Amino acid sequence: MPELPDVEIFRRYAEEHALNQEIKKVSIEDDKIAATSPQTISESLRDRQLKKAERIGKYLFLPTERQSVLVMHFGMTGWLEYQKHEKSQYTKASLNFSNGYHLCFVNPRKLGRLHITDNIQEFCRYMEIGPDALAIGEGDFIQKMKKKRGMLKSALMDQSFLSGLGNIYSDEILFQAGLHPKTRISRLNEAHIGHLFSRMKEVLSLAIEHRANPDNMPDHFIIPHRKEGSICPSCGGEVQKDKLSGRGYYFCPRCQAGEEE
DNA sequence: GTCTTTGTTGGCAC
DNA sequence: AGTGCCAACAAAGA
Repeated sequence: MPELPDVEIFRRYAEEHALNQEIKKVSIEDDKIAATSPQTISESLRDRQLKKAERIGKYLFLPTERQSVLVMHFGMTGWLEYQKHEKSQYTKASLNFSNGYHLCFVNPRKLGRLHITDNIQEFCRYMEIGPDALAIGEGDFIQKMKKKRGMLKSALMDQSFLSGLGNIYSDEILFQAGLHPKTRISRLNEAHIGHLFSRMKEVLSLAIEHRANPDNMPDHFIIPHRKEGSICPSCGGEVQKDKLSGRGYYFCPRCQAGEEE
């Protein structure tokens, strides 16, 4: 679930519920998700407040009024829950506020991570997190693309190149742009890249407007049709499945013509 | 029991 | 150096 649009929804949720309240207790239920030691996480957050909720790519940053910033990454499956009593089954960490509510980091597959950093810029540099897909400007995007080689889908999903897109939304963007996922970037001209840029922005904005809910995406999206043999919402042809680096992806061979391999 | 899955990382090959 | 592929991590659902 958590690609850029999902994390943006989590960011807004945290902003709405979890700011400006004293954190009385920090529980780490499973040390596996603590990229920074559980003790450091607790000590950095106890008796502090979260002051902001920011997002870069798939990372959520929650700065306190001091130096410390709580960093969340959700992995393949995860979300936030703000609630008073019962914690859901897969809560791996929670912040207990003075009003009795908890902000729960729910992460069934334990592939998410919590970090503490004192500098977001440095954290991004160290973790090699590229420019955010929603924040990058067209000029930068075109410049970077011109220097990149290999296959288009791989580039869009390369977090050090551009951050925020995963398997699902890269499929959607390529479908909307009418480009085959295995298109060689070197075969694209500046007009192609500019068009890809606007489709990327459009897909991300629309996804966020629809609260990143996959069951509630626009009719012209391919996301609801990510099934083999499903019907392409644009041409009525058949959606196909293929693999790239061991990962399944979906596309419409008619709308996304281009070199195979 | 088998296969697949929305993410990341490290190792290997070219 | 940059790129591609695979396995591993973990757990759930088809």
